[in-house]
Amino acid sequence: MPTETTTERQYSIGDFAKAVGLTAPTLRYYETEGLIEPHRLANGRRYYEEADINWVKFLLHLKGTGMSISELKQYVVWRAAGDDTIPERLELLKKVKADFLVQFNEVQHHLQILNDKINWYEEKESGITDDPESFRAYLDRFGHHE
Amino acid sequence: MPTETTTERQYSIGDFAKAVGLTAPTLRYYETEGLIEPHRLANGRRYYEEADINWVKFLLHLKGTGMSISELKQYVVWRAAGDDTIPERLELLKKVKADFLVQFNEVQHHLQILNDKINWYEEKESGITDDPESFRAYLDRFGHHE
DNA sequence: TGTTGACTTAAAGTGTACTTTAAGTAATAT
DNA sequence: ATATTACTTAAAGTACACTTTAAGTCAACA
Repeated sequence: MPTETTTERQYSIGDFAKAVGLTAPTLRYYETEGLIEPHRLANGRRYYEEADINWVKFLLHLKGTGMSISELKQYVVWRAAGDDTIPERLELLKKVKADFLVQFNEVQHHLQILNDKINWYEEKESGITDDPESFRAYLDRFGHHE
Repeated sequence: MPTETTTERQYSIGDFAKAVGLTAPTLRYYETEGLIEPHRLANGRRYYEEADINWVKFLLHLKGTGMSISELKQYVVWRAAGDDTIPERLELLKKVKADFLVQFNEVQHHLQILNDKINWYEEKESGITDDPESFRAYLDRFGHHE
């Protein structure tokens, strides 16, 4: 039996960019920052494989939780260093999560205020809040949001 | 009976900065952007009043929902133009809210992936995930996160 | 009365994350 | 064969939201 070598699909930087929802320049930028390391064809052009898609998407998820490029880079460096750095990586991700949760709570509070204001404008538009009583009620509520 | 003129407290820019959790330079910057318009003492120094605290805090809530400085400025301009611009203001705030909710959902998904990864590291650290079965399970879960 | 600290302005600088440009090579379509 | 399109690099430019600097004024305290 010959070894079954499933030739993996090779993506040009343009096709890969579409696949992960970034631009080619952004991918090159991420590469200079050490986040990705694509392969090269004989003519010097980059190519990416399927596995790289998952990797970039995972990076974008981490980025979406608030990790900066430099934090991502640190994570990548630790990852490349092997399993010995799992504690460091775990600590970093936990810190990111903690920061995220703080932001998440704050942002929910901001939304609450935004909703209050939208409701207030809608009441005002429909003529309800021309009476000073409900305006006072609004102010009271606002006050409690600190 | 003489008119009871409760003299409002006047905040210097430094004290006001502390009160709203910003720096004096940031307050001056916001002023150049048209978000705030403090009063001036005879000697040219700015002073702020209690009502300005609520105003700035409200602006910061809006900012926290994703509004840019220029959107805040637009809001302020409309506000200064009077009640005729309530529809515009309402539309802006609704757009901000809609954008916020999209981001909010995305960010929750990012958190889910982050949590998965943290759990995976913790399992791996405690030696559970050395067996290929649960690693496959992890990969499956990961796959479903797209 | 001097010196410390807070204020004033305008302008330049910073950090983050890209984005764009320039100049050139290579592959594809007509 | 030629024109278009995608790629290559290094470097400069952009957007946003401040932050810092410089040079000077003003008020309060020892």
